[in-house]
Amino acid sequence: MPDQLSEIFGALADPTRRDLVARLAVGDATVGELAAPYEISVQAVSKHLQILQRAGLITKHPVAQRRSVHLEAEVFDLMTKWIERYQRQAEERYSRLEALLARLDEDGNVVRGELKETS
Amino acid sequence: MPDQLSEIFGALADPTRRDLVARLAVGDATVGELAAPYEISVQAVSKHLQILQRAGLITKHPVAQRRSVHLEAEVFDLMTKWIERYQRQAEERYSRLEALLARLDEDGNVVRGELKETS
DNA sequence: CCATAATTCAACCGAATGGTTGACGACTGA
DNA sequence: TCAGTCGTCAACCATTCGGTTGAATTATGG
Repeated sequence: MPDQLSEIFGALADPTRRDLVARLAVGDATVGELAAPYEISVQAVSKHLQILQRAGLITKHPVAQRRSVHLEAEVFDLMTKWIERYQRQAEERYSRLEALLARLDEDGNVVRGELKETS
Repeated sequence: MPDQLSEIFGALADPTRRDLVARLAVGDATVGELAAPYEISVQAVSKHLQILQRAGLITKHPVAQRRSVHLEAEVFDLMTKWIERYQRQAEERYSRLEALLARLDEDGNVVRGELKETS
């Protein structure tokens, strides 16, 4: 559970939380301001913000008795890096398959099994 | 709940599921092969795969009595698009702030309030 | 200095999650 | 054909999650 990527993906798995991130992308806001548009209680929004904070997606800075909430865009990099890795790998594998099929088409030989268990 | 992005982020919020995706990026595999490395039951892995499937991250293709599991890399695009949008917005806002501070530094005038409530 | 506003803490609730074990269905292949 | 393998379905359990309401905390500003 104390794994950064899980926290980040988990945080963004909720529509309300993604919405809050969208709102914060246009600019900082207080908890109250963030809660206003929703029908749910301000406490519920506060909980959502805590989850976003635990994931490192936001920070809170006290301004008088209010807390100014700020989006930390750098954390997105962790996600995109993870995603890109497997996206790239899968694409590479796909083009290897393409090449294989091309070769198969050339000489009409069965090469099946070549992609199996690359370990 | 029946929202594609939530399903995708939710699916990847679990370390085991991210691990399965990593494994599938190197090549297709059967459910049994995928389950083997884990201490949890094959039923549990089967459940994980159902969740990945519901999110559109994988597809299963029957081969004899086995099911070959295949990673669908295209779905990653939905995520990256969502992420990039707010990453970009936040960065733009940041550079606007930079510019503001620069101007403030120039003529020593207080311009505060300019970034507030862009709506 | 104290009433009020902004936020969080705490206890609780129903639903969803990740896991278990056991039984079932489908399809091979000897 | 039919014994055996592969995978899923079903029921159950403990924990987490998203929400509630109510009380506590913190800091202002009149």
